[in-house]
Amino acid sequence: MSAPETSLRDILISDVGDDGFQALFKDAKLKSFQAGETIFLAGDPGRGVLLIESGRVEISTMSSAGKKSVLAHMAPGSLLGEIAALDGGNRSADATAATAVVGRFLARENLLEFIASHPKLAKSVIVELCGKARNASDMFLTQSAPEAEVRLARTMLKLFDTWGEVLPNGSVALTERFSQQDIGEFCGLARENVSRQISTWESSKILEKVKRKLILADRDALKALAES
Amino acid sequence: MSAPETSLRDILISDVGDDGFQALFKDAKLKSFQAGETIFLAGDPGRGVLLIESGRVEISTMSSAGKKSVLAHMAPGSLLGEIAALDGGNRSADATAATAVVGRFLARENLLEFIASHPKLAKSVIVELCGKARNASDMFLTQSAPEAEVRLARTMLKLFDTWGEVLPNGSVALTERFSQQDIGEFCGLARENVSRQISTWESSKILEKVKRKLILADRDALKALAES
DNA sequence: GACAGTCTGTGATCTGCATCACATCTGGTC
DNA sequence: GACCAGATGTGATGCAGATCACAGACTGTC
Repeated sequence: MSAPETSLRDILISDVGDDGFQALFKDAKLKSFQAGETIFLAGDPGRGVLLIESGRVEISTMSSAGKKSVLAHMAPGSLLGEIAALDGGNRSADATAATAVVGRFLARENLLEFIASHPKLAKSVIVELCGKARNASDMFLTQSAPEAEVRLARTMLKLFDTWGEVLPNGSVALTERFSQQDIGEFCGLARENVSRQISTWESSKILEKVKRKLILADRDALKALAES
Repeated sequence: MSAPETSLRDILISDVGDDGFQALFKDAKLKSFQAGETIFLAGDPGRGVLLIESGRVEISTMSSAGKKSVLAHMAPGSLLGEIAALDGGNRSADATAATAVVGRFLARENLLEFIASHPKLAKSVIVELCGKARNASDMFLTQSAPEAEVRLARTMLKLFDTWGEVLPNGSVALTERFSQQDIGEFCGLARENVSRQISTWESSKILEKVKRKLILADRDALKALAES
């Protein structure tokens, strides 16, 4: 369904090697944010990228009616804010530290200079951006599935794939804690209905819950739901 | 709201001039499609781009439940299928000729060769793709507005901006005929409710209808609705 | 372990929009 | 102009999911 998400980081590494990548970020300033702190807001100028070293960043937008929708959660190793950094435009969404976050901030000038000095990078960057555009339209499809159950299944699948840790018995546990509220905002569902749906899946043995921690017991079943 | 949509075509022209652009497409094969004909389907390999010379192309996807959602309508002058042509991947959506369409088809190899032989193009292409990614997430927001009226207002605004023709009295008429069905699929609304909403707007003097042709009388009012 | 604060479960309503079912209009064709 | 297919208007009905309301459950802190 969704494309295997490549990131600018992977592109850089594959083209200039891990050493080159480390060198690029060697002088980048270390920044840290507390849980809940705003990293940037939509409309801010994009002065650079943040390489996330630890923590989780939530990308979201607020409708004028004050309703938040979450577009993505970013894990350590991802680069935050590539688009605005590349094209010099403004940030198109809000970024918030969902947990405590530590990252390295690289200024736009340094990034551009680096790309310019490694000519073959340009082509890779183009391909990567194409992937981003594809991903966005994919996302669009996910969201436009009308049935709540399907939307939630897709969302959970994405969460487990990004944040999952495979247990000895083959189940997958989430390494990060997501509240039902978070999940609901991620797929445009009321929190109460997230709860209800999870209960249903629990009784059909797709998920388990251990002390509020979700464990995916039957990935295939969830996937089938997501694709229906 | 939505970014001023730049297209790869504009980029090419501004970097190599109109002459260079014409030269690029001089040898491109002329292709024509009847109204309703499929131009390509999601999953097809992206062998090139189509410069639309006349007619209107509808970009859409079909959910597995068989429900169509329309992502965009493309006007003459636009380049169709840039992404797949640039990255060599498969088409990510279906393209259908909404009216009779005539265009020039340029093979992927020729496009890539052209870009490679004009080095400064790469940067422009990167910027353009960033715009596309931004546009997609914008689109995503439009669609995720929960209230039908807001979604429809945004959709209509986009239609009038793309296909509008300003009349002597300052109103804007659509140069292309869109059925309520089309419009509904464009913003995920039942046809009947498009009809109802339009009636409401008619009585509040935002729109007029002359023989089924829609005329936007009060753009500001519509815009206010779209942004609420 | 007692308190507060947050997260979660679950029933009872409410509501917007899809759907159904027609009547009506319009434009094209012979 | 007579006819037909497709587009449109409009009421009645149904239902998924939001919202409201509140009762636990869990977590951290003193």
